[in-house]
Amino acid sequence: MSCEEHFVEQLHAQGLRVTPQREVVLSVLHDLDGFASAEEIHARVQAVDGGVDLSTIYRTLDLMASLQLVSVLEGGDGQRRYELLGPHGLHHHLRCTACDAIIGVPHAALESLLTQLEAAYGFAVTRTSWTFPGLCAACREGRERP
Amino acid sequence: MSCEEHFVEQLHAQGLRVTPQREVVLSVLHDLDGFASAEEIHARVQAVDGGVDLSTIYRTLDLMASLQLVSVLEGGDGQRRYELLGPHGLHHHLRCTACDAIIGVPHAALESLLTQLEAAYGFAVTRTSWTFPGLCAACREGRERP
DNA sequence: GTAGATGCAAAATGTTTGCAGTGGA
DNA sequence: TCCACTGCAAACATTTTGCATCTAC
Repeated sequence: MSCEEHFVEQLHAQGLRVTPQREVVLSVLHDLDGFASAEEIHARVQAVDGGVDLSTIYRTLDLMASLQLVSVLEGGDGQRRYELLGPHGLHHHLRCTACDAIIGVPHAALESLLTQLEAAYGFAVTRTSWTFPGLCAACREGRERP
Repeated sequence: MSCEEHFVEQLHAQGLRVTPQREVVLSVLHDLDGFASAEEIHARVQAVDGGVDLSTIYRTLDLMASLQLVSVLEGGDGQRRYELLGPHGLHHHLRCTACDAIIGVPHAALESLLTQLEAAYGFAVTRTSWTFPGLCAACREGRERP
């Protein structure tokens, strides 16, 4: 089942409506294939339909988050990022603070940590996206040999 | 060396000044022995010296963060929390989304993940505090047997 | 004395809300 | 038709900034 079909089905199941705005937001998230701030999503949505308001973006993203369709990540800059949780499933990011490169990390890499936390503390970590800041290989090289 | 001495030394080393406001913020953080929002810290500082402005709190906390004296954690509610990084060293938190309990996790528990990320991607994750949302043991019990 | 720090007020930022009008089911 | 949804504008909360004044050194 495609993302769109899944979305439509979930909306109908809750007596909610399929609006053009929601479809555009979904397609923008799909094309992004990564995370973006509400503002960035808004800009892309406006390229398709200039009349869509930022508040509609926020409301739609909240809705999608509650439907588990997107994951929300807290950026270190006090800005939230949203990401479609569709085809690739849950994954994480390494963000280089020097060159802003983003490296994708499959969820499996964190699985052992989560298992360990569960064993030690009985704590079940929520399955959300994480973004770890740091230095990528290239920038580390540059710093160590300036 | 005590927290205060360390702070004073770091300030002097950079040609910065030891002001009463900075000393009060440090002592408040010390007494808190945990994390708090800028607003909460401000309230406690004002109990000692009513004239201290919120902006001074922010500036002081920023300064302390840049000196690696406090760690900043991004609350899921769009509010930052600050915590003295003194006696316990770097550590992390598990936050129960049901009962708001906080469980401290020593940095060592994450060390193997970071080593793994470094080996696989050449990526050096910044040494900052992480907060993992999820469900604590008690709340999981409650959910599984309602 | 001087540069750094403060208090105050105002701005900037990111997000949420109230409401009247619109349109999907 | 009905009620969910939208755009608009205004409110909100948190954090940042400009500037005159003050003070630690």
